[in-house]
Formats: sequence, structure tokens, C-alpha cells
Amino acid sequence: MADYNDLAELLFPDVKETIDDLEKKYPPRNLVEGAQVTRFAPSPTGFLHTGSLFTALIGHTIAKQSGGVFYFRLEDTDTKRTIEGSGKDLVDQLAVFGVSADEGWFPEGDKGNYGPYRQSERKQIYRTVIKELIRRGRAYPDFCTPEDLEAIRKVQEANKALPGYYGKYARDRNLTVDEQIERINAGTPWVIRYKSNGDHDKKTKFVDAIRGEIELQDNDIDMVILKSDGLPTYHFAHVCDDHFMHTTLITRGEEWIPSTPAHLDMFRALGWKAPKYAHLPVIMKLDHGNKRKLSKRKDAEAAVSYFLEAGYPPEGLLTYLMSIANSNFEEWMIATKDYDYHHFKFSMKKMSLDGALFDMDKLNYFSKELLAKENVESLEPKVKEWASVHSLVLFEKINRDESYFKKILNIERERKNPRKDYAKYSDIEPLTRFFYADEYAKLVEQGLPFNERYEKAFLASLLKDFASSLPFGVDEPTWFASVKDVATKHGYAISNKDYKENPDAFVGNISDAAEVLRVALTCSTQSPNLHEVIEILGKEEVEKRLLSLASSFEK
RNA sequence: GGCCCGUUGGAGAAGCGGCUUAACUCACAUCCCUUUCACGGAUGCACUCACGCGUUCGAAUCGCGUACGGGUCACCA
Repeated sequence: MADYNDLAELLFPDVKETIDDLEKKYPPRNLVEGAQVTRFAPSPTGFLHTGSLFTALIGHTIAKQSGGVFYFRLEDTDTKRTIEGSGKDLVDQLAVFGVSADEGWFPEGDKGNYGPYRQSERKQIYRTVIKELIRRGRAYPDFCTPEDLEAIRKVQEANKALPGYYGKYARDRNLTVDEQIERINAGTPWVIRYKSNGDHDKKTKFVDAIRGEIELQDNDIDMVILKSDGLPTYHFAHVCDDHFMHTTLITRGEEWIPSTPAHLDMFRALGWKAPKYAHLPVIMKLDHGNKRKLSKRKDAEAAVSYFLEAGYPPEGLLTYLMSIANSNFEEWMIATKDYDYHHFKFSMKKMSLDGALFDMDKLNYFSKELLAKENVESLEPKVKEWASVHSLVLFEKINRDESYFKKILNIERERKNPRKDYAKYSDIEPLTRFFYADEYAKLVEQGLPFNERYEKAFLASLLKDFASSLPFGVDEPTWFASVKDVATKHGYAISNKDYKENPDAFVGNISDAAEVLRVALTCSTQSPNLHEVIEILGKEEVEKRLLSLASSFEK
């Protein structure tokens, strides 16, 4: 009569290594006390998800702050969903955010001693472990077709039993080795299932690093660990990989909580020490009054690329993400005036337990803060680089005259309370259009928002006066004194008090006069500091704009 | 449906049995500053912590129940 050894040999004849061999190959890491080994283990099924960045950021932060290791593992066991090249996209985008792995899979090749770091290249490892499991009678081949499984589920539904492949519903669980061998030899397709000895009526407890003690029903499902395509399922790959790669802390989404008992079950069966788990809250979004997970299909902001394309500074998103991870981060940032989240002491205990709603307003706020405190010399190259791929219109303007662009970018910047106009690089172009003569001409064609009460002739003469009287290269008070002179000449009040006391005696207040100038030069009733605008435009351009408008009003 | 996780303002949240007349930040509103906008400053924004019952001299804080929201029950991760 055949035994488990025979079965194991029949199933995996080429596997000569043992688990012990693997243990020797992947010895424990030599790290300081308390160092955490964490990882980011995405499936290469598309671009980086905002929630994934959040998870990666936290794993990275914990590893760095504990003096440990953060590595990258590519989980490409779902061949149907795998998108070619997306592994590289994931690594590249992570790098943009400075969440780079110390070791792991990289487009140019693996780095580190615990590889391969791509699951499809780890087949022999999984098979070695599974062969051992079969020898020990803790795994078995299952010959069910999808239809068989469907039939089992139907029966369970009819019996009001819990769905799943377990206990008496696990059809092939108790086949004899001879029967198994016979079917295999007959060419019947098979998968390998883990033989659970869990008891559904018992509980398994574990301590989650952020949630504390969690108690769940034991796993009693014989889950598939090796699929018919020869690749492992997530559950088994997680156990194997995180064991041999010596991960100490698993950071993953809270959707994994229910399957943790199954993972623990396998760790136990293999006699391996289970890692700690930290189940992270998932980032949500409000949709018709209901909270739901950020969805890549429905929500633009679910893809990290969205923020990159819009030109959010990576640190802005990172800061925002850190603020939802640890709400005291914001207080810390304000108190220390330190905008570098790397210096912040992150704490898993302080994480909130339910998923935060993604808040664009808050992201914009952080981004504005960050962009406002940066000086032109460091900001301008970033804007330029972003524009070179995401906004050719802006890029072309920057290249026309880079020092001119820098002056524009620098308006009301180098001061204690800088302007906070831009939350993202894409905000820059629309707000600075009027500085460019060709764009200005287009804006004029679209019509200028002058106050309707003015006669054309009046505007013409006011504009001409501004053109001939305003000084250049002087300080703002001097310049504004001239504005006041011209305004007075045309019947404006130059003090609020005068105007309020007797509004009918004046054409308007000094602010109204300034508005005319502003509209004429910027095509808008709102603009940054007018004096700075005028100095940047230069005498020639200012006079040209003023005079050409004046003459158009005289026709 | 079973099981699990969660529930403090529009959003992120602090709070861990008396010091809370519930911090702080964003958003929003009003006002001040001001040549516009932005910046900056001031003020307001939960008579109350989903609801109910209970424990206690005392509860947002502890317990139970209900409601609601989320997650999970694949040869997907």
C-alpha cells in the first residue's frame, strides 16, 4: 500500500531540497534588538493605489524608525490579472515618494539575500514546502472541478451550512493514498489543499499591533495552497515568503483580518513562528452618503498617478497620509515647525481603527503650506520638470525666459507670510497667464471685467495717465503715491475715510482706481500684489498694455 | 445570512472613570488688517460623544443589547 511519501514523490518528483535546506539558505537576519522587517508586497496589476502607498509608507516608516529592513516583493501569482510592466511602475512611483525598498525585486534585478523576490520565481520553494506538507499528511491533492465546487456550495446553501471546503464537505479530503495516486496517474487535474485541523467551534486569538487582541473563529477550511497553474495562492505564499524572508511585522489592509486564523493555522502546522500583524484601516470615500473603499475604477484619487499628474508635491500627499495615519502628526508638525515627516515618531498605537475619508481639502492645505514655504530656487526646477511631462504649455513658457518665470513664481514668496496660491503645479499656469503677452492678448479678446459704470472715454484717459505717470524701479510706497496722484486727478478719493464720509463727491475710492489698473494689466479683478506685477512686466509692456487699451476705448 | 472590525462636529481626530463648560487641524461663516486676491489676526461652528439599558457617588470613557457603517466568506490578492 502506498503512503504519503509515495504520493509526495509522485506529485513533486523533481523536488530534492527539504525545508531544512531552505532554512540554511535563508538564515535569520542579523539585526539589532527591536528592529522590524516589513515589506510592501503588491500584485503587479496596475498603477500604484493610494491605499497601497499608505500601506507602504507605514511599513517603510516602521522599518526605518526601528533600524530594520523594508523590502519589496512582487506577488505575481495571479497570472490572469498581471499587467506587464506594472511592477516597474509600482517601484518607480514608490521611489517618487521616497518610499524605497532596501532590498527586494527591482526592474533591473533583485537586491538582497532572501530572493527571489518575485513569487513566480519562487515556485520551487513553495513546492518544496508543499511536498513536505504532503509527506506529513497536512496537504492533499484535490480533484474537484469548478462544477464540483459549485455543486458543493449548492448543497451547503440548501442545508443552510456555512460555505467552503471543509470537514464533511471537503470531498477529496479523505481519499486514500492509493485512490489519489490512481487519479493522478489517470491524468485528473488537481490542486493542492492544506488539510486544516482547525475546529470551527474554537477561537483563535492574536494580538494585532494596532487593534490589540482580536478573537476569531478557528479556520477549518481546507484552502487551496497550490493552484492548477502551479502557483501558490496568496495565503500560502504569505506564510512561506514571510517566513523565509524573516518578516517580523505584516502591514496589510484590514480586509485580511478574517483570513488571519488560516494563516496562523499554517504557521503552526509548519512549526514556524508567526510574524506580528498590523491590519491597517482602509482609505474611504463618501459616495451618495455611504462610505466605501477608494476604488480605482470609480475614483481618480485612488490612483497615485492622479496626484502626480496634477502636480501635487509628493511630500504633500505623504504629509496628508501621515496625518491620517497618526492624527497627532499635525500637532507635532505645527509645534516643531518641522515639515519633514521622517523626523516624526510614528506610533501604531495611535492609528485610528476605522478608515478615514479621503479629504481633498486637507491635502490641498498641506500642499499649499509646503509649496509656500519653499524658495524659488528649489521650487522652480521641480515645476519645470513636472511641466516637461505634464504641461507642455507651461513648459514652453518657462523655456521662453526662465528668469522671468522665476520672478513670477517668487511674487510675495520670500516673506514671513508667503502667498498660498498653489496647491499643485497645475495651479500655476492658469494664474500666471496674463504675464505672457500672447496670452494677455487672448484674455483681452475675451473681454475685461471693468466696472460697467465707467464711460469708455473716462477709462481711456485714466489709463493714459497711468501709463505716463507711474514710475518704475521705485519702492512700493513711492509707486503707490503716484497711483494716488493719478487717482486724485480723476476724481477718486484716496482715503477710505474721505470716501465713506462723502461717497457722492468722488468717482470712487482709491481701491476702485487700483482696480481699473489691475483689470487693464491682469484681465482680472484679483491679482497678486500689483506693484510686483508691474515691476515684473516692465515699463515697456505696462505702457503698451495701457496705451493700447486706451486707444481701443477711444474708437 | 454567519463571523469580524468599527461608531466623538461637514472631514481628520484628542480623550483611556472626576482636572471636559469635549483639545487641536482642515473646511465653513463673520469680523479685523488691506489698493484686489491671497497671507496674517480674532471670533463662531458637538447644550454633547449612534441609541437604549445597566455598573458607579460620578461615564464620551466600563458592561450588555439595538441600530448603523465597513470588511470577509474564490484555483483574486
